[in-house]
Amino acid sequence: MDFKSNEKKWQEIWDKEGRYKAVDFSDKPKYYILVEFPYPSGSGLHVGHTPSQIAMDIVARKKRAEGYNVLYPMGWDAFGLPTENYAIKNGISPIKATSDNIASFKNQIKSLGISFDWSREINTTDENYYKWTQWIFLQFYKKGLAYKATANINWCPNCKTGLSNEESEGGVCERCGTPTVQKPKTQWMLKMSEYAEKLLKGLDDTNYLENIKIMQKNWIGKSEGTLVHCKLESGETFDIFTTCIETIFGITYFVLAPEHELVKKLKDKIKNYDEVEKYILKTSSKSEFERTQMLKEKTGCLLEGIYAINPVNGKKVPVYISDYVLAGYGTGAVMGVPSHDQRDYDFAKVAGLAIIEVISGGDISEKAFEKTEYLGKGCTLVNSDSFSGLTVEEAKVKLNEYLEKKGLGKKINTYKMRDWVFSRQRYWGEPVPLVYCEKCGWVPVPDDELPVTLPKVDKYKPSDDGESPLSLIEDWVNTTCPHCGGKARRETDVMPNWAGSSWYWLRYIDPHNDKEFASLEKLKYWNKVDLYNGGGEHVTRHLLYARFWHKFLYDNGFVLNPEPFDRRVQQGIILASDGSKMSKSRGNVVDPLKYVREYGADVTRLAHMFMGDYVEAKPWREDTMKPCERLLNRIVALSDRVVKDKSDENKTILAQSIKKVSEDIDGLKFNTAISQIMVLTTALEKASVVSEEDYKVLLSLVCPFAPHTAEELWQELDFGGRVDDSWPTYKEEDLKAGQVEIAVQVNSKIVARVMINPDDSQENILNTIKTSDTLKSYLDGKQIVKEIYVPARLVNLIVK
RNA sequence: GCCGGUGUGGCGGAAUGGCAGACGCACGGGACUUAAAAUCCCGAGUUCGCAAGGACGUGUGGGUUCGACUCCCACCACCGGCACCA
Repeated sequence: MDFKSNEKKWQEIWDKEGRYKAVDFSDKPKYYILVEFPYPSGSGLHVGHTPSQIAMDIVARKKRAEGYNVLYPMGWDAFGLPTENYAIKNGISPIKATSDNIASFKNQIKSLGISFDWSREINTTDENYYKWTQWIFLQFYKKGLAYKATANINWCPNCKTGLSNEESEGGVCERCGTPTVQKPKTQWMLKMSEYAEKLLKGLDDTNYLENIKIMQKNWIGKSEGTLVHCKLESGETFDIFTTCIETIFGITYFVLAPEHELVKKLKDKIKNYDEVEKYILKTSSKSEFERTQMLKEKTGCLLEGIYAINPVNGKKVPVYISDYVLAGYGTGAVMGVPSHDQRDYDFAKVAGLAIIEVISGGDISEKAFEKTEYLGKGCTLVNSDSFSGLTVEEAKVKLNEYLEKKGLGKKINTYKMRDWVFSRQRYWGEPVPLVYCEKCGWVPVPDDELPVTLPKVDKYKPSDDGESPLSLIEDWVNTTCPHCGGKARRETDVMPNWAGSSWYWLRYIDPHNDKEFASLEKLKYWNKVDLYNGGGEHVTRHLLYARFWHKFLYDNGFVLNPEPFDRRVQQGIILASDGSKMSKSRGNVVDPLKYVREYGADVTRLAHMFMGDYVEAKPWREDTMKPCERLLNRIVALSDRVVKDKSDENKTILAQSIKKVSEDIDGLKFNTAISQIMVLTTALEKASVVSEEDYKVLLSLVCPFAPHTAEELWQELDFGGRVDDSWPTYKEEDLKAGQVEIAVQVNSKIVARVMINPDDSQENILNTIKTSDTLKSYLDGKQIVKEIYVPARLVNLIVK
């Protein structure tokens, strides 16, 4: 049989039957498998996309055989820059470009025989989809979690245009090479920081891989510390945040972020304001890239005539501004303790400031004695008034108590995670559904007028003032205020790429609902995603955004559980065969269809999975095609030998194979599952009898990997029912073989191998071995001081 | 710098503290064939040896153990993420 020629046939049968449609409210237990939906780019589906879809397909097919009602859907995350740029360049509409790309992606996926439920296909650029993206945004707005604020955008002074982070990588404009600058712009923000603690805590209720949890934790970046109220000599107050309150007596200066509000307030009191203003200007023109390049050299500017008071000892110290203090983190102001913080140390050296040791046990003549070195070592405070002599740990507690009692400060937590800049000055994204009215201010578009659709234009170009291209489309921008009916203008920013993917798994649950994004009944039935597979590059962005939206929806009663995904796994990235990243621009993209045409879908699927450990990154290689083709050929050839007789000749290897393949699929160890299928095939080839029952097990096990071939053979042999009707089971007692070979060691060195019956008693086995001829020379005249028996594995005799 | 991960034959990769190298690729030998392809059988970690057999072997150096790829300590290399986070 040539299995390749039957693949199309089975794909059509599955389609026609709707075999893989997930059934809402079925009595079967449900299992929801999600694989990240692709961005339908012009370069087509490539082998970077396929491993995860194939792997999850294998899990889905196995789960269905086990009796689960499996939801395994697919869709398209189609808004985004590449399509927009492609459309501008070629003068076509992004809508057309998107639908062309989707058609080709879909064709590629279908030819691999992936069992997606296509009746639930979604597309983030579909009006019926982004209607709900906009609706959810408005819920954020109505709860006060969407707000306008000034944030920086990357700006090319030459092209006079705003750039995405991708377009300004390395700090230069992608188009003209001019260094980009940061330009402040009013933008929509989502108050993600309000969910920092919930996002952190919620991780405990998930089964993500441990490294994924750690990455998210690091990104959220919780710090426990102390907020301290400080005063200037002239009476103004400001707060600082520190995680090292024990070093507060070591303050020799304070530093404010250049953007700190106090700086402007003090304008009249700062003697060198000209100089200060210059420094601020210099900082603000620096790009993010430049600022991170400045790791070593510390710069700053003294605020002449300004002094601050150390709240714990009343000491008068100078105040600086410096760009190593970030406005957006903590309070935008820090205490300078050069003795115990390396950055402060560097700054103090440059500025010629005093360095006072307050934690004993280190050497501060060359560098700071930092918390990573002194924590947990029993170091004590010095030069700290009544707190001197306490250990660091004691001092932390006592100082916090002291500050709290005196009203000088309190314990707080801060987070590195910032609010989400939710505006893009682009065309190809979801319009932000708000209008601005001179009288009423920002007014949400009423629900019954959603979606606010993108104006369909033949051609458009980016504006040259940093505004969205939409701002040039006058008859779209001008509208009436939903509130007062007066003249109003639409928001012209669109949402970022990440918007549509922040809730898409909910839409699969109820994709055609035009009353709600999904009904509560269906949400209740499907509950959460049981298994979510995606790329490592999405762990800190998409995965966090998605959890944020979900938690917000949960808090407002729109979904029924606080976490969207139970188990999160990731596939290793597939690189080009030379180890470089696969991309259209490098011209090293590998099309899976090439292999489907040459070897068929089943071989291609097997080869993908046999390439190595699923979770490890690896270069694409095609030398796994042939052995997988050989495996299927052998299984086909074996069908000629199948007889109706019963036989338990193969029961051990069958039981072992069922166990191994089942466990390996659950554990995503697809390569070793295929190895086991190879081992089983070899065993059946060598067996004197291959019974129908034996062969059925083989087909069932191979079915998730090579479904077309398994179906075809099952039908050809007229086994009745379907190959994927059930998943084979085994008896525990069949796992053990009657006789096994074990190793015999003397003083931990292997001296012999013997066959034993593993059910025999330890005493018997040891006696037989000790008295055997082969061991004689090793044991004669020696005394056995210790005997070790590892059941069914080895015997180790320690002699003297 | 910080946080993760990974280091095993010529190659991809297997191994609940218990026979390292399963299963494959490539390779060598053989069978079938006029020949090739396909298929099948056999061999193979490295090294010394004609052989029997020996020595050495999971990044490096130590340690725990009857026994370590696996556990502990120190280090090296590569990959990924974060990066002036107070």
